[in-house]
Amino acid sequence: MTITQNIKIAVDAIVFGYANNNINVLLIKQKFGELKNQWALVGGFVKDDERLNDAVNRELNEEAGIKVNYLEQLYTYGDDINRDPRFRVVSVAYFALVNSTKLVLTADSDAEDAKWFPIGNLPPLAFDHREIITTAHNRLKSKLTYQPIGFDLLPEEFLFSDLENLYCTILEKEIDRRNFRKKTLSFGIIEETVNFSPKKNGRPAKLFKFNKQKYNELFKGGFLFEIKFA
Amino acid sequence: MTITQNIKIAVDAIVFGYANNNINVLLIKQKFGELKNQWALVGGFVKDDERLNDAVNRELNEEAGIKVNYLEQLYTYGDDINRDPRFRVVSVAYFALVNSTKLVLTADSDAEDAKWFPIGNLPPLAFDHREIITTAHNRLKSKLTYQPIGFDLLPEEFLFSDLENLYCTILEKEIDRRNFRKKTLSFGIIEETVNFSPKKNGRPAKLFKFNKQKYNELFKGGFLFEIKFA
DNA sequence: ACAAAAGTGTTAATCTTACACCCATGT
DNA sequence: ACATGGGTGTAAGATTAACACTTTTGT
Repeated sequence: MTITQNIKIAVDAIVFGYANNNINVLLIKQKFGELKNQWALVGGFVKDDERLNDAVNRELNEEAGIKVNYLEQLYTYGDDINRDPRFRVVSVAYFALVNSTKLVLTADSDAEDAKWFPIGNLPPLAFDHREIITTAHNRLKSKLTYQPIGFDLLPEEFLFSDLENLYCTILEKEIDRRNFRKKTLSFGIIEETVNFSPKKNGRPAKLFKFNKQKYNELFKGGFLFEIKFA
Repeated sequence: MTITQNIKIAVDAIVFGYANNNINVLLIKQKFGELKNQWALVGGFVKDDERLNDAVNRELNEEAGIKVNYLEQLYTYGDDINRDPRFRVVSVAYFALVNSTKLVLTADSDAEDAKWFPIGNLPPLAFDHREIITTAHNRLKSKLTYQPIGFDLLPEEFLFSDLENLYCTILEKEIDRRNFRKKTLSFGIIEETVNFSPKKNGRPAKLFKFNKQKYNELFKGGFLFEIKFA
């Protein structure tokens, strides 16, 4: 049985980072082809002997020199036959998060043309990448409420106010500080450290840490993380 | 820029049907190749000029002569390079539901080798199809609690007790009839019809109908369907 | 009259929301 | 002493959970 098929498989990564009350998306500038100088998602073709997830990690490393904290498959784009003007490409898009200590892109490899853009201020994008980012953004917003992925956008140790601001920013909602704190602490998956923030203004704030192991245990026991606010 | 790549793209469909307090999965018997006579999911290779979702619908029609009530992309399987022993295949799996009036497979097309199997009693399966079905089954269980997809497994008009049994069966939980009815009716998306069930035993029961249009309106306004029970 | 499944309300417990003042530091 | 952001408790309201008897039909 022989199959002739002329479709190429690519992977693309939507990488989100959080800084200064802003969600940022990692983009790279196309260097070749018809779409030269347009901005696009990190991505590329899958090698014959390469797993899909290895392909994404490889591209992230080659094109932006970055290692992500969280990676999951998002959606496979293959319904628009002409999404790539050159030939038919089906792209498996991955949703990724990096914590804010990695927001400075190191200039090694091809990374010079990689840049963070605030989600509210994206440049014109190649292919259907704008649409893909919208899907990823929706995933971010909804997933934040039922999985503890916010911690993958923050440094190892963080201020409670940072966590709160992250939720406010991404969900575009006002949050009551007391209720938020009560709720999130009640899960028992966030721990106080002995450290304090190096702040200029106001009362010094304790630094907190997400206990992932504890979360995993609770999760196995049926516990569901959930943050919802009117 | 030329890309050489030797990976084929296929689609597979996990179709669930509900009957007699049982979830059933649609499988077909392989006719050719090394895996001849093994059971497998409906699926096949994508044509060069065919959208992914068109490919699934075509395969569903060709191999089982069935039209589904609900279809969504599930996951793309491409991390196991040898999942198909012949050559590398990346498969986009789709999650589908049919309502119980369609559980009798018409014998047209290739459908003679298509059969429903209770999820608790599957035959040995080709490729990684067992694993794919597990993922789909999990999606069914979780989605049932936050989207009104249960109605796609029932006939147009159904008994409240059928709906309740469907939830009990799929979620593997006891449900309080009064609380369940109160909650689901409170959404205002289920309507009483004038018809009654043709039952042998007990008090005749009203037939109900899901008002999809109403749900869509509410959904746009921010309403979230949610059925959770301890 | 009895078997079988449908239909229906109330109460306690829990969770969610709304809301305002004091605290610790730097300048 | 004041400006800045951190930290905390309580009460009303809404939602969920637990629970048992009556109704309508066929036999």
